[in-house]
Amino acid sequence: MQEVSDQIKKSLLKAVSVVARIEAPAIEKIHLEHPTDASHGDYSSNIAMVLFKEMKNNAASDFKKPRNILKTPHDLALAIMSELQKDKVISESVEKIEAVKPGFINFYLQKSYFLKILSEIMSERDKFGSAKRTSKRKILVEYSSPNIAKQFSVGHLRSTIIGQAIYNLYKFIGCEVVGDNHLGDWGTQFGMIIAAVLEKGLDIKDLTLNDLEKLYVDFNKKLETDPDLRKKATDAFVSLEKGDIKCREIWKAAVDTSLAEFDKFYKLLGVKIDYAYGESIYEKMMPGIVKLLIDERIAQKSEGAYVIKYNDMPPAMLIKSDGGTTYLTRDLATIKFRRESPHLHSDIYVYEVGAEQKLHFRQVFRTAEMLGLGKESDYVHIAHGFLRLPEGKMSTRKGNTIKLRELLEKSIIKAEKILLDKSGTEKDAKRAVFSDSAKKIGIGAVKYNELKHSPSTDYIFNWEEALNMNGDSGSYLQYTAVRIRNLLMKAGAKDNMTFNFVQVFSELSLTNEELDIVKILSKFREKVEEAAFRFSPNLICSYLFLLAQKYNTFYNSTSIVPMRDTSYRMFRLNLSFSVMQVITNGLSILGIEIPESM
RNA sequence: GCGCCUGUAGCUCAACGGAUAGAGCAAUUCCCUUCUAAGGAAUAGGUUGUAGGUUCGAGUCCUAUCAGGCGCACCA
Repeated sequence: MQEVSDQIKKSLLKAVSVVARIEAPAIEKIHLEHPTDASHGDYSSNIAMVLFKEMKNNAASDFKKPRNILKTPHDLALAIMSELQKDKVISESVEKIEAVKPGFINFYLQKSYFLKILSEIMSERDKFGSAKRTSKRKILVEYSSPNIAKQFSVGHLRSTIIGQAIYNLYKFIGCEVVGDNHLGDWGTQFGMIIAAVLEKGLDIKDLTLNDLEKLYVDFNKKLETDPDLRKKATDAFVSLEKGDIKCREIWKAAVDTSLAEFDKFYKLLGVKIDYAYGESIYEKMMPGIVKLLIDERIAQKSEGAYVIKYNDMPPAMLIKSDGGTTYLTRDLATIKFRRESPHLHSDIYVYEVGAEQKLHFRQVFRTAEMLGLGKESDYVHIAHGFLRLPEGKMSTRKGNTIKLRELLEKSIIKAEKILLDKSGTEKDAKRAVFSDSAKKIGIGAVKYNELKHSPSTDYIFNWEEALNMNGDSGSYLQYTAVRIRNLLMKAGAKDNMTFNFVQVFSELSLTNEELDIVKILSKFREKVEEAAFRFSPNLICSYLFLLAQKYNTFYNSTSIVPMRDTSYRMFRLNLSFSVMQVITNGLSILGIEIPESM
């Protein structure tokens, strides 16, 4: 795909320079896009309209032809087109060129060009879609990052699922990727837990994650009526920072309990994060980073605290007036640590963290550059939007969160129910395949519903949407793939889907539906690249959904297995296989598995 | 008060400054003796919050304005 669009751009450039006088025109100036409406061709360029405007503003001598011939952008487009038609290289892959109304130049590619994609998919299989030119860049993704002593809520699901998809996406296109779970295991909230445990004389080892969260919630409630409690919490945290044995013990137990619980979710979700350097490990590095900032005169004293000032942002607090560190300090220490550790050091550092921390990260990244820790642009904050309930915002402290456990359970149960209704008997339900499928469907639905939204937008949680298994859903894609697999089996494929697909299909006269599907398949690679570039897994979702929709329409209107015409039959099997393969590859980027049966 | 983000169909969301603003859900109809109906076909639903501006062309860019969200020095 890439080669053809590059070729067209080059030819366009050549044609343009014949028609108009342009100084060192940049190839980036040429925009080629896929028209939204397929009747406008496979590629379209607006170069004539762009150039016309520029030349109108400059001297009339820019035109090599008299002004009275090229009066409108459309005239210019026509002139460029007639140059292009002399180009022999382009005629190898382009069937038709047209110049239309306001000044678009549209390119229609040859059918045989698209059909090549089918054999590519056959040979590349689960690698299909990965970039041809491998990037040597290394990328670190910080994601999930739950807070210790709080239950995993649907809020954290967002970072976990999107982060994992970004991780998979970059790995798929050939980058070296490392994931880091930046656990929230340090800070004043532990002062609250410790204070509460000590006051009530509880044995920390008996406490579940639920209990810990309750302590935290209750403490915050009491805080409203008894402000003195805050002092107790900060004192306890200071003791913890100083290494008080009792405090340390409580803290450690709370961390262990939480991690054990989190790991269950990660396992269920199929999430694997390479490292989990919690905030606490950066504790030792704080004095160093603070000293550096003060020595370099980046931080300055103000009202008893140390702050960093910027000319275009509000100041950030580095050290509180009581001497305590802030999360800015920790994030800077984290960056330094990562850059100094060979296994973490990367070219790009990606933070999958909520949008409410936008300002904070701008400050962190800027400060990092001031410190000589790379450039501001080496750091990317994928700021995901807020997840709200219809009645307002979620808050652990107020206790109105939706528990991840509840969400996943409901989803799996729903999948089980549908499976059972469909064809199953009670006996089937006991089989391992059944529960495995239910799990994959249930988890897949939740993940997909999270990923299909553009990361940056806020969205409102509702149960119906979150558990959706119809229409634009993970289940729809899984279903399409499962259905194709069964079709191929019925047509005689072996378990590993071996078919003799070496035929050349260009002789066949395909329907528009079929050609449409082939064209969509041919865009997978560039879609993956775009999704990676824009840090937007949702682009994969909408692409896969479109593909599946087109295929299902086709599936419903034709039959394949009983066909007599062997070569046409083979084409349709190959097409079906390809759709299945691309759905499989796309879903695996999203972290969604395809069940045995549905 | 200042800054950032959002406002698109009844609901939830799409749409590199491009051509007739698209999907899903919900609603109303159809299609299982045909490879899995978690599917398909069709209908209806819109002055893209409002008012100006920039240009060949604006949901997208600029200005103003309204509404909501999030930040803005001791919570992370």
